[in-house]
Amino acid sequence: MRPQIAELSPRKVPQQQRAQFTVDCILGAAESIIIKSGYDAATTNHIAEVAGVSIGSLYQYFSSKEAIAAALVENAVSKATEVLRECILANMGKPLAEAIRTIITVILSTRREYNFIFMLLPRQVPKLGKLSRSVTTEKFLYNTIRTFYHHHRHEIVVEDLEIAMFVAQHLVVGSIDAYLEDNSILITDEQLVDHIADAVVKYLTK
Amino acid sequence: MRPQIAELSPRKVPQQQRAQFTVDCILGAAESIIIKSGYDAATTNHIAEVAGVSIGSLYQYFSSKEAIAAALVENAVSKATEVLRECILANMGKPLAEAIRTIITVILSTRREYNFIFMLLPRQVPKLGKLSRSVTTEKFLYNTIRTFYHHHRHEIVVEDLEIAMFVAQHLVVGSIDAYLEDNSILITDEQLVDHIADAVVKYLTK
Amino acid sequence: MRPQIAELSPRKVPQQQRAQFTVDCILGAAESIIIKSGYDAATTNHIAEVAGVSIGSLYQYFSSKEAIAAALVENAVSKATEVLRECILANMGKPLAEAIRTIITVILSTRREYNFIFMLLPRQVPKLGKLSRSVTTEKFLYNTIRTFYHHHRHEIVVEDLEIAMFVAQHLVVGSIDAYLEDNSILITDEQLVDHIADAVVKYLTK
Amino acid sequence: MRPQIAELSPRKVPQQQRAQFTVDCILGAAESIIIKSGYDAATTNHIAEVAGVSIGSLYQYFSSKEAIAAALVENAVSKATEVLRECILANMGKPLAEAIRTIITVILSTRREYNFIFMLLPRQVPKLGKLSRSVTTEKFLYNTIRTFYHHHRHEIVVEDLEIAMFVAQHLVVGSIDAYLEDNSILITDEQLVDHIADAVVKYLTK
DNA sequence: CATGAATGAGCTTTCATTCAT
DNA sequence: GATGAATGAAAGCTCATTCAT
Repeated sequence: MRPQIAELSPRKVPQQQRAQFTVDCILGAAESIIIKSGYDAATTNHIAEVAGVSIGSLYQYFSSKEAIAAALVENAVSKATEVLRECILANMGKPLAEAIRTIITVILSTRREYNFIFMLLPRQVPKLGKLSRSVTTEKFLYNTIRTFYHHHRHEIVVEDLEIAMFVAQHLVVGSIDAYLEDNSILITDEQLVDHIADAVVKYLTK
Repeated sequence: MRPQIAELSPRKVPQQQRAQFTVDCILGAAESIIIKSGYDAATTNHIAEVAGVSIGSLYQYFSSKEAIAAALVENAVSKATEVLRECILANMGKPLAEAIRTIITVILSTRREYNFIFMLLPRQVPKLGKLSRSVTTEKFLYNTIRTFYHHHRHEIVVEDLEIAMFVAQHLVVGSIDAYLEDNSILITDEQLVDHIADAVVKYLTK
Repeated sequence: MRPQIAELSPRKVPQQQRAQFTVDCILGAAESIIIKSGYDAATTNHIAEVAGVSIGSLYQYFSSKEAIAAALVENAVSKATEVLRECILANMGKPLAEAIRTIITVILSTRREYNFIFMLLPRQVPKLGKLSRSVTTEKFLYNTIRTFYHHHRHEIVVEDLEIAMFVAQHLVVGSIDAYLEDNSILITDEQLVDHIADAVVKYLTK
Repeated sequence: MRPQIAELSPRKVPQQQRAQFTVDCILGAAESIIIKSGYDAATTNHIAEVAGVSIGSLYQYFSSKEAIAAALVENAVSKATEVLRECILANMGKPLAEAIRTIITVILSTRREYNFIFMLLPRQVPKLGKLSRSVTTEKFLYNTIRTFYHHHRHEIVVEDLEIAMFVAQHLVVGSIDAYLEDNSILITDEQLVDHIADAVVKYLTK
């Protein structure tokens, strides 16, 4: 899971403990500023200030502002992917409907946690591109999902598995993201998960 | 369909034909620059230049850069909404499955046409906010959809119509947007529409 | 005599009188700062300030700091070249020794006038490169000099004219530049010119 | 030959062998970077890195970046001066024309060797100033040259020896430097040396 | 009305230098 | 002594916006 874009990779790997702390402060500051005020408000000087670090230190570890965004995304993607992968593996044996409901619950919580990173950053930082299109599209997560589908293959009626995976995935993520973005909506987490799970199961099995 | 945010409304309503032409040039230039090079490349000076208009004139008709973006979104939303509304009305009488398939086809084509406006602009221009969350959320479109659902109420098994509308809508739009953004995907328009329609119908009726 | 390096050419040609005045102020300020304090002290902000112009205006007319230096050199080179060309033409008919003495006098005064531009700038601004190697190397000046030599060909004994031109030229310019740089030297202008002229004439004719 | 400018002198004289090695590494790194990429690319951090030394250590031996440049110039000047002095002494007894030709050949080779140091550094580092104006102006070299001229006083017709030394010196150095800087020139080393020697001898003796 | 010259706050980034470990 | 993390003044430059002509 090393950064795919060379110029965005960290400039210098922190060797001393102090340095690692500095890096963490910078990323923490960047995250909180972006969440609160958006990417444009997160100027490098502001990030450094909030991090309690000089602007010079910031540039010791990140070669550019975009590199900070990239690091944020990398971290979020790898954490979320791991959580999801474990969840899928843990629910391999359960009945399809139950497993899917659990998985959707986890996706809701991870996307809520990393909301701004998955939704805002990639669109605001051109160079990040498709780097993190979606947590669910990560390579080995893809394989895990495929395995999961294969595990339930006799229940699934959709013929083209590839398309089914694509549609099911974005059915889930699309609804969840819209739900998270629209804070005027009158639906509870539970209701949402129930409906999405319902839709997915029906789509795959009926 | 007047702009919801006061400060983003056009500064002066063009009354002469010449003035309307100027406004069109500006919006056209802005659109083409944003499509080609992204929102950041669309500086006001650059827009004015491409539009063949002085920067001073640009500010006669738009009070700020954001107002241009807002106008772009307004136009796209109102056009797309109208197209969709007509489509829904025209398919009111047809069987649910057939109607839904047709509607999804239209949504795919309008979102493809206004891709950048629906996907890029709202995220890059904070003030635009939820202004255009989705073409399908527009107020009277909402009513049209509700009418459509009501028209087929005896086929629909989902209890809470509100939630069903929400999920169905983002099921469609989420999948379509992901499809449009990912140009490495190996699915045809037809396959996509078929699957999405399949998922929606099953979700609503089984 | 248009700028040879595209990226250093002026960004926008001043159209109104006011604009031309601004450009002149900028170049004037840049020149005086560089003379007084060197190229490094000539920050763009400082230049703008001394010019009584905003930094934004400066960048309306010059795409970079280097472009300012380039403009300075262009101007100086073309003025000095013109002066020298006229001088050579005016002295075509005079005896070789007298003509050369006059020419060297003119070279001394032009190089004194544009001292910093010919000596400092090209070496401090890498991109300027050989742009202005020496005022005497300008293309059509080269031809003028060649004509001058040809005019006196029966007096000149040196065989290879090309090499003679090169050595004579740098004999003159090298001595003059060293003289101008070393302000602790106890030689008068007259003495210097006499000796250089003497050296050149002897070199070419004996 | 101690540095003339106090603040540029080495901070601490390396006493242990290891320390001397460190100093050599730093100077070597600085030199190679400047030659390859210019003075601006030679940042202190970069020099330290290439030298395989920590930035902290670099500042143990050099009080500033300029001090490194000064040391580079000092070394080059003293080496070149020594070579030239020996050459002049060795040719004291030979006929003037022959001696001068030999001396010019040596000047060409030393200036070629230390090209960047004599040509680039002093102009890029203001504080170095006239420190090293020219290798031939070094104090005791001056005396050696004067002795040489005196040795041939009956052949020299120029009256004012001081001026003659100045002009002859810069006649040589000016032509050589121009020759070294212009790599598009079609003159061989031999031709150049012949012509310069010719010019000097004629100037001094005819 | 249209023009385009002018503005300047504020951005990203560099790099010589210091000093706690 | 040696290390390298940290510093921060200051640089070059952009661009939305204004306003005299």
